[in-house]
Amino acid sequence: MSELASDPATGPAPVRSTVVKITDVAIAAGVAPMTVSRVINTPDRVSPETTAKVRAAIDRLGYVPNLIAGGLSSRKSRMVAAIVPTIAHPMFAGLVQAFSETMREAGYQVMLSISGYGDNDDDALFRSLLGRRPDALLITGSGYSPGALEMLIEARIPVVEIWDISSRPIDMLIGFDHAKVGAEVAAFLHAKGHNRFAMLAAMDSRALARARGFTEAVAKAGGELVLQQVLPAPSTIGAGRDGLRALLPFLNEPCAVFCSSDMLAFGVLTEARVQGVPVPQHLAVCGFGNLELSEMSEPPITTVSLEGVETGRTAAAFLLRRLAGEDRRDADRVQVPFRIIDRATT
Amino acid sequence: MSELASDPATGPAPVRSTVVKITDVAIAAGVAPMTVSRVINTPDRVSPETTAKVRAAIDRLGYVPNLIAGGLSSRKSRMVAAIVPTIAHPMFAGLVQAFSETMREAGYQVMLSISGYGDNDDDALFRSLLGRRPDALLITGSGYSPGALEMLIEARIPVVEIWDISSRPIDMLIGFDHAKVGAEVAAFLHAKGHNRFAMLAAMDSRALARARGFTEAVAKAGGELVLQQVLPAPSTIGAGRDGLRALLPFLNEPCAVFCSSDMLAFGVLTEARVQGVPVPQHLAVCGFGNLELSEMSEPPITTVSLEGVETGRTAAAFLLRRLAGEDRRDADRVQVPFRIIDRATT
DNA sequence: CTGAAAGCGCTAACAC
DNA sequence: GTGTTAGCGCTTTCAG
Repeated sequence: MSELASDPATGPAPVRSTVVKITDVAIAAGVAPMTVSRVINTPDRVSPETTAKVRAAIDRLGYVPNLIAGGLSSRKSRMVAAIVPTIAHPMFAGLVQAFSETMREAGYQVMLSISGYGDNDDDALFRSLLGRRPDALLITGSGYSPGALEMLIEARIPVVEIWDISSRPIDMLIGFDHAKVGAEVAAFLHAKGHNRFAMLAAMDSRALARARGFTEAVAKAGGELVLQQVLPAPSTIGAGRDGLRALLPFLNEPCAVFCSSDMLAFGVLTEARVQGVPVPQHLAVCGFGNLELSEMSEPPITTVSLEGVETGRTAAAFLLRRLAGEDRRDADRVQVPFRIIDRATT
Repeated sequence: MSELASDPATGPAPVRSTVVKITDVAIAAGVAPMTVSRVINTPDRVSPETTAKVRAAIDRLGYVPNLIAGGLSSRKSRMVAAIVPTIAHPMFAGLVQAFSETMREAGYQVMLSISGYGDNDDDALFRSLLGRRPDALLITGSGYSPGALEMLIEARIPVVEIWDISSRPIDMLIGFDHAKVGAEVAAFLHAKGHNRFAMLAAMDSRALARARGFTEAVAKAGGELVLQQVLPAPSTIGAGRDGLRALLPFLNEPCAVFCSSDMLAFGVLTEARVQGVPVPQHLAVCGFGNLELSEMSEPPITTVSLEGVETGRTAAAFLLRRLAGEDRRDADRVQVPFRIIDRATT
């Protein structure tokens, strides 16, 4: 701490135990606080000489503007809130990372909330988030309480929903139809000549939507569903290994299994190798998520690719556009492309 | 935009273009704003009847307290900042998740910043974070600019550093000595009878510290280092597969390789299987991180276990203790236990 | 281009 | 138990 703005000649120096603020800088530079504010926020409206003086004072005192106070005054917090179920899944990790980065480049700080898959207290979560007056919000999928949604609407800020496109949108929407993914995977496997199917899904509403899409499409195509198993979320490799063992009794004839995540699929394949089940001859496997694991393990795993990074970037771009004052448009509801990547396990 | 709060039946509703605030609630409940504040923050200092009236008004109006304004007044933002290099690595994902959860339970919201491994502008990052006046800070490892550290100290808030214990601590510290990890792995492999070693490390200061500890210990024990390779961060399975191919020419005799991450180790093993290298007879492999992958893949991989979740929880506990007013103590510098998990690849 | 006055929405501190 | 007053540190708005 350096002493400043306390000329002993003028009296007993009030001990400044507190942090440097805009008035300190103003006094040190011999200008009004408002001028300091302008130097920071709208530098082109200040003369070069004044700017230089103020900048020098800022550096000398180590002034870090209090954005909380500024935000209260300007009603712009320059913070955005993001709610995701997990960051343990690489798809969400990539999404959050891309979203944060894009937002930060535009001067926004992200408040992250990890909601988990279980049902917890939405109201409390939203209250704690919205109480910080974020300028915008990113939320994952649907399934929030009416009270929570009410708060969202009352907050009157741009909202982008990601991941699940089947819900009635609050505002903007980026995602895909999970049931449709399941149906397309069924069609894909059917086209490869499969007629006996199994489904391994995590206990999570989106995973179950994919499972439903898959099983319905199988039924419609006249295929046989020999096993459907629901596993606890989040998915693990271990659960996949267990899944394969459960499937073993049905493998007297060839079968194709759709796993609701690549982790599950990798577990299935690992256990299949241990048990000596030939892949893809006796067992075809399709995962979901396109983790590096599915590409680089041996054999490489057929899977559904998702583009978490792209989704995060797009979500950020949508919010930024709206924060910049642009009106909402239909284009703000987009379907993220997904595609089936055909590799060695089918 | 939907119109709301303007029911034509009840008459000319005062157009509430603004969000509900504490004075609105106070008027609706017939009390002073301060009383509303007390109902929210210190309910035991308000009579039950008043509390009921106020609660009713809060619910009726859908009041969400502005924590930004409250924070400015009380000088407590109830936010904490966290800086990690990535969340793509499960260790950090677990850490962030555990940290966030523990903090949220105590009423703190986490502002997350993902710094990346490259050198970016620390000063700007810290300024943007500290400008939001977090009550505490979690940062990963060392290597920040002097200016950034100066800001940190000036901010006078509790700081916990994680992950790398070798740096001179700013305040609290939770982590381990990466060089020591490397040395212990070398000793472990040596004890298993190995004499020829290789090191595959990501281009990241901590990974390189482990590599240095490993190679120095190998040299000291009179072992031979046949190959040391530095790969781009973050580590991938693909890089591990490449690494094994680079190692192939040296595998005329048995060799033990230490990989700076489990992803690398898994890649090495996958490619070893493809190339027909017997593990662990001709090639012993040790990873780092104890991902589920290393436990559940076949063969299960020997690795160093890290406890990201535990670290995150401990970091949160340390900060909360300090925020509760407890003094700093030596116990606030702890070494996170790591241990080598001996599995099928060594 | 610069400054002065008046809040932003809440709570600390002190009455009553 | 409850109300009043005076800010928190900044920016908006309006004058010069």
